[in-house]
Amino acid sequence: MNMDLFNNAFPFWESLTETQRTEIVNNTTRNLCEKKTRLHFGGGECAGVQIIGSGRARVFITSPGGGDITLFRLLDGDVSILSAACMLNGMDIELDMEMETDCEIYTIPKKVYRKLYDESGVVKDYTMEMISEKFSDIMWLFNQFVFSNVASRIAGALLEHRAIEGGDELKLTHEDIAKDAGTAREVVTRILKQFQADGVVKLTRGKVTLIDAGRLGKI
Amino acid sequence: MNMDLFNNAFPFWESLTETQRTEIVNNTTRNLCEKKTRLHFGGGECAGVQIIGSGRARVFITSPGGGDITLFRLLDGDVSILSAACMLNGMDIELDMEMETDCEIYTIPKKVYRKLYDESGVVKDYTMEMISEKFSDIMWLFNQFVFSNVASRIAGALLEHRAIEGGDELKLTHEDIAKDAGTAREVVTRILKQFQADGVVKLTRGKVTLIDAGRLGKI
DNA sequence: GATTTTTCAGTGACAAAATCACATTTATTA
DNA sequence: TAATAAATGTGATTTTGTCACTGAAAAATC
Repeated sequence: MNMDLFNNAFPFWESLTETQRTEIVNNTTRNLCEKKTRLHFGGGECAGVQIIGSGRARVFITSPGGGDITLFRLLDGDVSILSAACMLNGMDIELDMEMETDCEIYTIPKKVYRKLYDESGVVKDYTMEMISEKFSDIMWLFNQFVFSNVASRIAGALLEHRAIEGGDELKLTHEDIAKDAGTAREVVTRILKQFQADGVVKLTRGKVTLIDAGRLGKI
Repeated sequence: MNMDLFNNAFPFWESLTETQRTEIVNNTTRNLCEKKTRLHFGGGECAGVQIIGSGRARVFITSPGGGDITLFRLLDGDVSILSAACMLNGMDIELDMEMETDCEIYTIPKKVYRKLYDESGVVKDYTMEMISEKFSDIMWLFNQFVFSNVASRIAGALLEHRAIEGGDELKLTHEDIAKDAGTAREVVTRILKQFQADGVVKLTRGKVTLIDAGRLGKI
């Protein structure tokens, strides 16, 4: 097992005892998940803390009707603390995760993490900090949803993907964008057409090319 | 200072040392806030942990345009943990609070609570639990906003007020309901008219009387 | 390599909800 | 009582969501 994984993921790693580190290392499982694999968290079930060894995953909520809305993404080295949050009293949320690429996922079982959490103040602080951060992220998203129009949410989604991909050629379908912006696919089609007419993007099947990211940011 | 206040608000109160309790009691301030008093939290400023001695307050987010959307309410004895959450790394949210009645508010300064938080694992656990609970509440609200229509959100808001008030005569303006349901006042007017036509509510100025709460729940 | 199947995009018609611009009614205050 | 403020009502318009399709491009299969 690669020790760097834990050391990079957890700022508290060095401060753990040898026993604690061994306990984690021995109980962590490694899984290779193909693209499109789905995991569900909530309703009592929760795997534990997950570390993305490599790949990219999308965390979202699902509507009764089947549609879903992206909350955030997890990239290489990210820790999915919410996957273990059901160990906490009071936390009761339903989330889904879907791999956007083939992923290497390390899972620390709920019980193992819980023990560590109870033993170590540093781990408690870290957990609190991560959850607070996610809380802030979700509040920001909430603001976007209730106070922004669809066009600016779509623009935001495109710019976020630019930051992730590190380029202006985004391999995204209208469906993908719709989930990130929390709207319907047809609406994305219409607004992207408008963006194209305005000269800020260029559209081809399964791809959006950003022409004028600056102008996109002002929408 | 009334000790019952702390003992009722904080499950950990009995387990604190005499010194800790004295520190809190001596530093807690009591404020009488008139109805409509507003407090802002976020952007570095945050008063500290607040306990509602008596009265009712509404916590909400504010749009750039000035509109606002209710997140939750605080009632007698409730603790507003988010008012102090800015002491945590990673937590960075903007909230407002408005008194819906004259209120008696006790405030434990941020620094005092932070000290307690650092000293005591029990306080840390309590804080984590309260924040997790709020996180869950907000996620639930998020779901309502993105997956439910306006009619059902308005119905939900009415039923929530029934639970708070403990009766079927709700002293609410359409404006009030609009803030709770996250929509515009005119929309509330129209939908309430529909509810009235359907015989589930009766409308008078500044008041909504529930006729058939059961049917309202099914909307 | 041609054909079937699947995925993705485009579009018109309509419904729901938001926004704008007022008019009207009811309560409060001067 | 008149003046003011607060609450409600309503039409017109725009934006967004939903439904029901069609056609085009890519993938999979024969």
